[in-house]
Amino acid sequence: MKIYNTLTRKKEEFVPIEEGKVKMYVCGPTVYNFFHIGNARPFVVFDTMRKYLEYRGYKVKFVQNFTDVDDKIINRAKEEGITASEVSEKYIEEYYKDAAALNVKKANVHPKVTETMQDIINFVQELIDKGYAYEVDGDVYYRTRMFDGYGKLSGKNIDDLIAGARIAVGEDKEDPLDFALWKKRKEESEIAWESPWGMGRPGWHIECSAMSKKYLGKTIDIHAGGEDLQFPHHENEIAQSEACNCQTFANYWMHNGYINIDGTKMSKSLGNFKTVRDLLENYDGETLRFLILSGHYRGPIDFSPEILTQSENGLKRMRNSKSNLKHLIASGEGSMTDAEKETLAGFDTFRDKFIEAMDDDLNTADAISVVFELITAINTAVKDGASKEFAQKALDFLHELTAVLGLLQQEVEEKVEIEPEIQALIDERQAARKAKDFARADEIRDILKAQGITLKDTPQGVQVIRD
RNA sequence: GGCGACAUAGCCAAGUGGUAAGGCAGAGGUCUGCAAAACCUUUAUUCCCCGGUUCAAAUCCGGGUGUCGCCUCCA
Repeated sequence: MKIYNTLTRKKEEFVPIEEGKVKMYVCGPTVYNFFHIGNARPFVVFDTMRKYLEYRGYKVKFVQNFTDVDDKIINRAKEEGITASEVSEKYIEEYYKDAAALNVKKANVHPKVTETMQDIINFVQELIDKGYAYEVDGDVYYRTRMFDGYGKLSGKNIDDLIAGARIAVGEDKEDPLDFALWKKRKEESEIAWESPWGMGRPGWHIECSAMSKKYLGKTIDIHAGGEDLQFPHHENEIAQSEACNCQTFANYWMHNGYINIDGTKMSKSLGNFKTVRDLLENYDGETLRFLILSGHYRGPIDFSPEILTQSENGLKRMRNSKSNLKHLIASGEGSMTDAEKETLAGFDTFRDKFIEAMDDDLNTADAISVVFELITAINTAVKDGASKEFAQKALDFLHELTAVLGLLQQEVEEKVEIEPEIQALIDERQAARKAKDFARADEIRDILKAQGITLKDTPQGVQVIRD
């Protein structure tokens, strides 16, 4: 497949380091709050990348960290009068809940900074030993100018950066461009770890370098995250890792675009965000996932109630098709006719088109359109009924493609455990319809509708769907 | 100031040289007791604007305009 590599600003053919295997690292959340829909984008996008690579037969080792040491966590802990680890543990749990709702699979490893402390300290020490870092009164900084390739990821010229660089009060850096690898503790109560430079905690950038190295090794295939991490976070990671390990840090860098709201970037610091947790009260996780995957991952998404509704309705079309197939399987019988066999064989072209789209830098928008084309083909094929076998094969095939996108994973509750009293009403309605007592029939349909049960009269009998 | 991205129908959105996918919404029709779902038809003579290259441009080049982002914690 081809991947747009931020490092070269080109689409490149993906060639893994080791044949058939992919090592992938995605920058995870700082756990001090529920994550918002903008944060969800990389989780969903790169989860899809992982699913697709696995679909194509790669064995993927997928690592996504939790940043559980950070100023914001410390501040939150102070506000709430609890410990920093109570804050981070809480939001790690909440992360898992929301991620699950979005059909985001757990990573193979979700390392925490607090559990990688020794590796981080060793990493910093190695940079000091190699002359790439220096200690000043308990703080450790990276000598940015010493790293030749600095700026290669973000396309920045080191001399242009000077203007924007600042030295905060109390910092004693050799060069304004130098960044912190280790920050000394400022007050006794602050969470801190013992190190060769005294009590303190790691800088943000070093954490990812260390965690990536610990779990995936010195060179990985894909490093990914939001486009705002390009600079300085990923640039600094490269500087640290390549200076320390003397080899390429990551072969492919992938960055997703933002989710905007009212034309501006949604961000925790601007406060204009919608948390996934809040959105889940009115929309299901697959709707949010569908929304995220409907556009190309590198483009912007302008978030609005309208696109939520559009996503909801689009997803509904997919679900209806699945639901109809399940109904045909439940009520139908027999094996495939010759015509059905031919139709099924024709579906292979949809698989080819799907793969072609996904191979082109994860073009999920195109892939979704292929799924819709498949759905139209399926619906047309089963319009006048179908054999049980065909319905099953069509459903399997639909699932094969949607599973890669992480869609249609949540079961539409259908015809399972119908309570006797509800079944009695359904039976009564059928009798009424037969007797042409449509007033009573419609009345019963309305009663059940109010309970979240939708009845559809199909040639294959009554289809029962629960909300 | 430096660097970068984007601009396609009412809305969302794919398409990077060969004559505009797909979805949502809308309109008409078929099916249905009525619905629902589904199916069929229909909705951009045109891709922000102006030039240029070419037999051929939404796609390439030049120049504008507009929107957004990074350069500071942020997915």
